[in-house]
Amino acid sequence: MVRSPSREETGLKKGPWTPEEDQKLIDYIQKQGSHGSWRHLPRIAGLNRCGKSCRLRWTNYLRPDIKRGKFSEEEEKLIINLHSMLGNKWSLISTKLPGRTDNEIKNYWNTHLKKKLLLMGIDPVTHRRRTDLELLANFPKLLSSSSNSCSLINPLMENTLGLPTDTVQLARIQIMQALLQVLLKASSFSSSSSNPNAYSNLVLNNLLSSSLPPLQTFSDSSNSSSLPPGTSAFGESVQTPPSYQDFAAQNSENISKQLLFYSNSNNMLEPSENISVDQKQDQIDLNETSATKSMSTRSLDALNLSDLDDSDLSWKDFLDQIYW
DNA sequence: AAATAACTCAACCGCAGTAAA
DNA sequence: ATTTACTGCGGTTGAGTTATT
Repeated sequence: MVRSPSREETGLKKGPWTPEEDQKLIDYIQKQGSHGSWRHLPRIAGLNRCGKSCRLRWTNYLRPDIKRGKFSEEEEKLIINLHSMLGNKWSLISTKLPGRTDNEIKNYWNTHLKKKLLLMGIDPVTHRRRTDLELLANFPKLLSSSSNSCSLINPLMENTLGLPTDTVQLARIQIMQALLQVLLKASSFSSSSSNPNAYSNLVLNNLLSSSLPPLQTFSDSSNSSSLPPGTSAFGESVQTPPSYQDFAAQNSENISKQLLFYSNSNNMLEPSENISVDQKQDQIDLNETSATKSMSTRSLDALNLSDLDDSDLSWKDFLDQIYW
């Protein structure tokens, strides 16, 4: 974490401070009782540095009242609160955190707290919950940055089962909820359907169904329980629907693409110029394949949540969790 | 075990405001 | 009133460290 030593044209040293230089600076200030003029300090103290460099070294590192070590949870909360009121006024914020420098707080904000807020679905600039388009734009990134491909969705179920939910899991739930809220809200404005709910269901189901296994075709659902698992009423081999976890694990990438596609199709997201050519092609591909295919092979009624067949129970459960 | 990517944070840069000449 | 010197602040950099592939 040190820069290679270099010299300005003036001959003054730059870069990392040596223990000897530190000691000279400490000795001088302790002897004088204060730093006095930073401009003249280096010459008198015998340092080949500019005054600015000395001031920075003292205020950010050598000052005896500087607190070292990890930020506590209380400090984190205080920084977030103060930042929501003051913005990037690091020196002001640092006055409320004894022993912490503005530089240290700024670094901690940029490397830790910003990410933390983003994960919680909170915009680090406005400190408001992000239900905006940025969420959608960043969704693929969020998915891929998850520790495993289904971890974004898993907490949904864990939470309803009353299992412990840590901050990150909670954040992911909020992100997912916010995403769907945006999608459904926007879809209700669509003129393509006279029934906003039906259209919302269509969007949501279409989103998921592009990767769904084929619908089971039990002719008589009351008898289905007597059939051996994996067998239809006609004796055909039927694929058992995978759990939502398996689905999410296998299709997280496709889900994110679908979200992107629907956000674009609803004019919620302007066609982005900073997405890659591959991503653009993905959107086109999705438009031409899974989405249209699903639309054509399922009637609108069949796509309504309430009308899902019992054989789709695992999907219904999954959708219930996110479609509150 | 090696290569690569991501992260961390001390230090630097440049601008703005203020005081002194 | 203008110029110069100085200080403080926020943004950015980049070498070292750690994690991941």
